Amino acid sequence: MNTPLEDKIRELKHQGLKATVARRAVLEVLIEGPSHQSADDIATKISQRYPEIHLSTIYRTLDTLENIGSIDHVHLGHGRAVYHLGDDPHQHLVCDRCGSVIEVPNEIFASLSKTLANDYGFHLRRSHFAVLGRCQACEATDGSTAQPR
Amino acid sequence: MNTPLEDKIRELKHQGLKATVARRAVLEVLIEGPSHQSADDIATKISQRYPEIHLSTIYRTLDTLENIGSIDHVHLGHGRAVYHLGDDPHQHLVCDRCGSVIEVPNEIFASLSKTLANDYGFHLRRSHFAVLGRCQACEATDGSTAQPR
DNA sequence: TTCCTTGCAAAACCTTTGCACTCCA
DNA sequence: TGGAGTGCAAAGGTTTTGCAAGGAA
Repeated sequence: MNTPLEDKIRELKHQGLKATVARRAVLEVLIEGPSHQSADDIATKISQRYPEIHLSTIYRTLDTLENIGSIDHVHLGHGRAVYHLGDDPHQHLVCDRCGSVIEVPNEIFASLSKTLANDYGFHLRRSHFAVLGRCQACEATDGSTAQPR
Repeated sequence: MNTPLEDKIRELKHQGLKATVARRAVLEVLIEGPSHQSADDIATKISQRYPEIHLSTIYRTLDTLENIGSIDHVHLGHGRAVYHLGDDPHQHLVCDRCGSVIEVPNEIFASLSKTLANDYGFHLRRSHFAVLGRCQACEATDGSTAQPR
């Protein structure tokens, strides 16, 4: 019986990395959710429990965890990166008006993926791919009042 | 007989905007290509011909042109925005290893677009959508030597 | 003890903004 | 001429980096 955190720590050690407080903290926050959090979101939560952990450490930790495949990041449309656990491959639909994110299973992209590989030799990278558009609500109220941001 | 630049200038005026040196310069650079250039790329080229045009003006100009639909921008994976003319709707395949960009026609996404609309009420926004993955060359040499950036 | 990690501070990077001056229509 | 557009300088937000101190194995 393993908790998700224990599993992640094991992955860490298995890669020859040390299980430090900062790394545990980052993993904790990501496991607790929400599923997509920016470095700053994560830092804010961590600082409540471990005020000594610095933002730059969080960036370095996220980088480290990403390198071993434990987590992944996506750019949801306007630069700021958000991170999520690497376990559940999915894609992101991002509303360019309200910023909401819909997760959709990879399978929806299977046929597109095949087409791109065949026609362009291009290989979709799983879980790292943001699709911009309009969510239902914003599409309904249309784009005349608010700013797409 | 109209040059592309004249057409764009006409669009500008038709929107009640003034055809200034800066706006002409930005349009010139975008028309000359390459098709995807960052604000900084554009500024570098412009500064050779019009050294007095400031980077901030270029940002403002790009914003203006985008608001009237003359141009479009995409975030190609790591924050930096690139701009292109709005005439030819296409999508972008970006290699997350070497950064190369492949343009593919919108039609390739037609069935995906339909699925997303039906199943999630999500409406793909044309021309504003970057797909990350690996280009043929990078996929072939695999990811052990270079950094995905 | 070793050297991987971290805290801190500073810089780097890209983009935006306020303000007064300029210039297009 | 009048108001849109611009140059300049400064700030803003996010992310990276150098270095010396700290801590896990």
